[in-house]
Amino acid sequence: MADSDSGSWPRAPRKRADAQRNEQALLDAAAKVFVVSGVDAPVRDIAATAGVGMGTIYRHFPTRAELVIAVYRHQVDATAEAGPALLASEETPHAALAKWVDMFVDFLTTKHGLAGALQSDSARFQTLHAYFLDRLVPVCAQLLDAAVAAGEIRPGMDPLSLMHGIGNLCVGADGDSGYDARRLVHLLIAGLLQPVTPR
Amino acid sequence: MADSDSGSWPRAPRKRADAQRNEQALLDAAAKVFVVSGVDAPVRDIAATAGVGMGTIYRHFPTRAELVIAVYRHQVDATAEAGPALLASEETPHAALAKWVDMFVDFLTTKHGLAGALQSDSARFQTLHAYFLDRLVPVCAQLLDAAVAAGEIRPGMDPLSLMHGIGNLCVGADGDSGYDARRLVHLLIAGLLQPVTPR
DNA sequence: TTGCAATACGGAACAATGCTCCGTATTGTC
DNA sequence: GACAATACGGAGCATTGTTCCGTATTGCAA
Repeated sequence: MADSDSGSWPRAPRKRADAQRNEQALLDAAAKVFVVSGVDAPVRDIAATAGVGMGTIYRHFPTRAELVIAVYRHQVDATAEAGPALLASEETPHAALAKWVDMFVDFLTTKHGLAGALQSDSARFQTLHAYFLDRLVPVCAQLLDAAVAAGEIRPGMDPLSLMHGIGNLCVGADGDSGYDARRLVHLLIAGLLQPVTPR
Repeated sequence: MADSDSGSWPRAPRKRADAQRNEQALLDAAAKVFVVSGVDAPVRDIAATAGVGMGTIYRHFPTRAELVIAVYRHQVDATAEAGPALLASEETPHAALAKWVDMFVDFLTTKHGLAGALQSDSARFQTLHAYFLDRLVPVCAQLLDAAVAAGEIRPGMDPLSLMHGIGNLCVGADGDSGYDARRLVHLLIAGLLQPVTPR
């Protein structure tokens, strides 16, 4: 199968060694800074932590969204992949949906301000929003469809809106205040259940 | 009760005429600018629209929150007062709660970015958050209690968290995108309903 | 090894915005 | 009409995002 990395694609002119080093340093630094100052941390802080100049950070990650995505990509992918797995392992589709949603909530609420950034309509985060949605909405749709097919929930819930809503409920859920995003998200998911139409 | 305006209180050294004029101008200008640019509009824009200097705006409204509160005070008060009224006029407490919540959602979603500002953990909006909550949480609590007493919903829902959650669901609900905050809030409220425990 | 072109780097500089401060102007009163 | 209290305006500083360009590194070839 030919050589593995000069694949048949247009061009990926292997990066210079220092560039690779810096990109990794930036990723590490960003992860560290995000924990402390949230995803809105000043660009300068990240650059300084990584020991690089302002120019370098913008060269590698032109928009903040790209940096955030790069930092959290693994976790987003893991969340996406967990969907089908849960569908297979849980008792009912609704249970799978509930667990999957919990994963997502845990992810968001452990990242300072990520939820807020996600919902921000600022153009600066448009890409971020889009990435999360592209990756997760189909999974959500799959879970939703399964639950509908099983007769557990009413049809008609738009997966995109649901994801949007869940993300919103997680805004400001880091840390101390008595606000419990999980609790409210559970309520939301419960609201989806087909009312057990009595008599 | 003595004379009505030199009450027995410490001191309210009647404002100078120009100060009153400017405060009103600022309020009008802010209302106008908020519609176009959201509650995050640059202070300079508001000052310019009102035809006053930077100093003046800060003198009258030291924090942005105070300005926002002043602009929307009437509407917040109206929402608060609607609670008991709905409780009296609607069929059931849960119905009253649902209608009241709708009012609140409509209020938030018609104000560019208000919901976002409300949830922002930025110290700059702490006061804003507190004001809305002080005013509305008791009303929400009253509606919730009534619904619990009527056996419609499970007890234990913290009114503050519920308000927080509703506010959150409204983030980014202005304008175009297919996102329908009302729909999701309805789901949330529906989730509150006592499940018709089958069997 | 050395020379060179391509690539990447750093950080100064510019712009937008929040907020403060103080010399000047307005107002109300005697 | 003069004076003290009050309020005004906007220049100026700080923070943060973003761009630009002279300089330093790197990889390759001779």
